[in-house]
Amino acid sequence: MNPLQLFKCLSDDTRLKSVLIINQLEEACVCDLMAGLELDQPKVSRHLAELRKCNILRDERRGKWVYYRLHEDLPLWAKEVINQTVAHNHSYFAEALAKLNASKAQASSC
Amino acid sequence: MNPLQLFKCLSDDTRLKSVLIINQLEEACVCDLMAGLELDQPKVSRHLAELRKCNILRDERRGKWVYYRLHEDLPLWAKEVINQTVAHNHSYFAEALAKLNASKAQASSC
DNA sequence: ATCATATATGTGAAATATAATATATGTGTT
DNA sequence: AACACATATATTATATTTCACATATATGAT
Repeated sequence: MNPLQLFKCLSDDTRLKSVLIINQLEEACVCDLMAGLELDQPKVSRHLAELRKCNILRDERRGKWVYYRLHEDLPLWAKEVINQTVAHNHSYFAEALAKLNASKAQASSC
Repeated sequence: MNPLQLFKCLSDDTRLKSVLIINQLEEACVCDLMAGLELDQPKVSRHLAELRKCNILRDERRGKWVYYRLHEDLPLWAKEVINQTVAHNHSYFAEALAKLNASKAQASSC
């Protein structure tokens, strides 16, 4: 994992918020992120695919849903970068997180 | 300093190497970076200007030369991100650093 | 087998970033 | 003032990303 590659992946609003939210929640599925970020499915999916290709996220299908979490092989320094960012920039993704949680609270979610 | 802004700034090879080298050396002037990165002056200058606009670097003119260092108002989490990256990715910028030092060792440098 | 739902990907258009070159500014020296 | 050098910026061309839309695949239910 080359640092330039990591920063390129994190230099897009959708991807950065996805990574921060996933780091905070341990895992999230595509429909969670669609609700949180208020984006259509192909857009979320495309960005997640990029993060997957770079080995920042890994995916796991459980039935109909695909869950994403941080890749376990992510170097420690990269995890530290993400953790520092989450810890001190809650306001950046708080709204998306709230929308995601509100959606999950509803019976019709996903 | 919004995290997206930081990562966008660090998502370019020239800018990332410049920041890592400057963080490592405390400060560097434009001609140092030209030598280290083997790029022409306008290119280095333009990228440094971008880092300056985002308040990642600050510049200080001393005579003919302009020296860049990390901006003192850079939030702690951002400094941590940069420090972690420097500490665990030496190989990413080692060659550039070596060229910079080789150039400084010569009488004709800058 | 068919269908509905969740997710992924291909493609061309639009937006954005980067590059190359020329030109401008600022500083010290003569 | 004129000059040389260090640095900055403007302009136009070019490459990269991102987007929107259509379509494809995977899964579970009927």
